[in-house]
Amino acid sequence: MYDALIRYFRSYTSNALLGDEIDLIQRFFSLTKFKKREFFLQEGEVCTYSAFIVKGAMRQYTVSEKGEEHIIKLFIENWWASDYESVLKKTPSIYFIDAWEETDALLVAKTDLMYLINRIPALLEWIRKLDNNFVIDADRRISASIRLSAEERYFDLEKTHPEFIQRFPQHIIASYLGINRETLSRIRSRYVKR
Amino acid sequence: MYDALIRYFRSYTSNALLGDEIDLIQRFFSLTKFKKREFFLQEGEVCTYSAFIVKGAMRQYTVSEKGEEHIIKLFIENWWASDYESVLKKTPSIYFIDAWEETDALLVAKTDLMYLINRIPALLEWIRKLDNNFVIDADRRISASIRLSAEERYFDLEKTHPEFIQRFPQHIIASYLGINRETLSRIRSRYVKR
DNA sequence: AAAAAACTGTGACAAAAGTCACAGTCTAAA
DNA sequence: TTTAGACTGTGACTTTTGTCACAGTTTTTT
Repeated sequence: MYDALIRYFRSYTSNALLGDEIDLIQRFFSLTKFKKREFFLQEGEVCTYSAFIVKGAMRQYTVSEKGEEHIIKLFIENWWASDYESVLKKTPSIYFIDAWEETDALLVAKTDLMYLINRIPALLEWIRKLDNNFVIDADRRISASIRLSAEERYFDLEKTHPEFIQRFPQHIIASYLGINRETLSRIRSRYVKR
Repeated sequence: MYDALIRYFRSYTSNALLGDEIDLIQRFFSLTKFKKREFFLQEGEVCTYSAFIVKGAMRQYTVSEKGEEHIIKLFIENWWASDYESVLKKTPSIYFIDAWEETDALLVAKTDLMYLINRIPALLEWIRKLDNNFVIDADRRISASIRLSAEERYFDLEKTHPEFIQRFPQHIIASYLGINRETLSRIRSRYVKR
């Protein structure tokens, strides 16, 4: 179970991960299973953990006063589910995070992760690269939201994250793109016909 | 001139900045002045520098086939103008970055900055915090683009970055919000009247 | 195996935002 | 101080996207 995590870390770093470092990591990550729709985080809570997804899929979303869900992020294997802002600033989250599929995750507390990063050079290298990737991905999405139409954003997502489109139902993808399910259905049908 | 930069670094870190570290920093940052509309980066170039803005304002944008400018980011004093993705991945940028106002900036090459970060603990602390802030800011904008209407996004920007609204003309703000200038004009006039 | 829930498609209409055209104001340069 | 360019507002119209309603299909649960 921890193999996936160690393999993941290794894929990010040129520093070796030593045996006792691996032991240390395993001590601070705890395996947690989420059933479908089970919450990892609820609105109003301060997020203190990050969840490494070994198997499964999760989503992060807000619920408006009208009860509409707006999906901000989707997470699958080898991704980290967490409300970054809440974790870092210790502020109550405005998001829900729950399991879309039955999910196995390895949870680590923020303080423990900090400790590990300060102790293990490979993890410092990892977190810096991960942060860079987060920024690049986020910038791309912002750029897409400004430059592209709903249709173009869908085809962009198809290119950048085809795994999402295969894995999540259309109404989830629509919400993630900031459009509604009917609009996405029509975008798709326009192109099936040609 | 370098005072602003050193003060800025100090504001981010609990580690002291030593005299010889300051000397080292100054050696790698070079003062550059940009006239209005002068480019720091053009589409197709690989971005190898980051620009710390001492005084002035810059913008990052794409130009569509139709010649429309889509503004992705705005930068003012104490911000860093740079195409993060191009710098990190060494890929040609899809963006232009130019000076909106007459701007004084301190430029540093990516490789030099890496060297400084590896040598000066205060700068490692700084870059980690800055990356965190980038992620938090970017996530907020993504969230806003999905959850909020054009009008709500404008008022959100008014709350989170009032300095932008005072400093840049409306059509720039409109572009930054992903709407067109007429729409923003109407949003504003609706609220002036009440 | 049946029932319930979740998911998708589509028509009719509504609302939001974009486009085009033009006028008026403000600012900066000659 | 005049002139050009940049900026803002607004009306008329178009396009895109959203809303509502309902039907049909697929998946999950009992």
